[in-house]
Amino acid sequence: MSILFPESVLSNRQRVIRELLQGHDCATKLKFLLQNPIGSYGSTLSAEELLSNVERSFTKTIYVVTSSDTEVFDENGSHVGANSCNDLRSEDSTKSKKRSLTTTIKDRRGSYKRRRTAQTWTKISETIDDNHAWRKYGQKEILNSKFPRSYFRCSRKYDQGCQAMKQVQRIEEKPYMYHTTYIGFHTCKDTLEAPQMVTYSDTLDSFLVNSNSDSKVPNEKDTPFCSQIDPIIKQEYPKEDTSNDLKDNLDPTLWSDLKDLELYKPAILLSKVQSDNADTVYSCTDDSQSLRLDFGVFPSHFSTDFHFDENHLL
DNA sequence: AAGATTTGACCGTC
DNA sequence: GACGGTCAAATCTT
Repeated sequence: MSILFPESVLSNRQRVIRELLQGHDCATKLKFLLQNPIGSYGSTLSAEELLSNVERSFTKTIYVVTSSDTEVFDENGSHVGANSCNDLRSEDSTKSKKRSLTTTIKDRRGSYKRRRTAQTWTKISETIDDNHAWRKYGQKEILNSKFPRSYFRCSRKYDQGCQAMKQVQRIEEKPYMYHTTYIGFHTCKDTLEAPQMVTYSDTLDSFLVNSNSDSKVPNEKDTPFCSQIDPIIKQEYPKEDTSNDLKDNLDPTLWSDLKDLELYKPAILLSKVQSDNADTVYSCTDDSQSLRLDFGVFPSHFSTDFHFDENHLL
């Protein structure tokens, strides 16, 4: 049995705002932490944890923005509808009559449907590890590339139907760096308990309150590069009147912008967040929707460049 | 033995 | 037709 995503555009907007507020807050704390490594900002989270929270906020925001009303998830949270590329083989079998006439079942290598509608984004880092279990299913020499490209899919593809995939390729100029392209979100439930997302949920819509099996959105671990959230984060935004606290902690101009934030135009928001002193810029880009999210508060030792690419979406 | 990786073949897109 | 993405048998690892 499948469950339709019930969110309206309005609630999606609230979700976007909430996630961006979270990301902004974590980025601000990270900024203070980096500027004042000893004193800190009253945050008990490490820089890495704050960075992970920022990444998570990006991911969720992107997810909300790019999700259509026809996105469908099963009761386990697995994505099974609309843009999903589930059951590629069955779909492909109906599509390629030509091949079925000329090949046997045993000789079906290469039969697939290229997932042009899947959400993709890229990340550049020194490691390919992202706390997810991947299974390599291919490697290919790429034209004009010194290093081959490796193809991975979620190790839970078959037992949970998770459609997340990634492609990893070393960068010629920096062989110690990896350019990772993520394709699709994790819809599997990882063995690690998904962290709970309770920070702003009581004052805004409660879509992300829990990331358990009842949730209709991918849980925290479903996002490809999210790490665990320190439970302490729950204490940072008490359930009572969270929105006001947020408002108080934000630059009034930013808050005003956020209130007027239009769905699908988050570039307005994050251009204000960007720092002139940034050594590393995180960017989320949607060429088709003029979406570009830049985050420039990270020093160079966070040698990770995150780039979201929605070329194939919408 | 089971799971993961390698690798050549196949197929869709450009 | 070239290139890139995927499949699946063979091989390797645990």
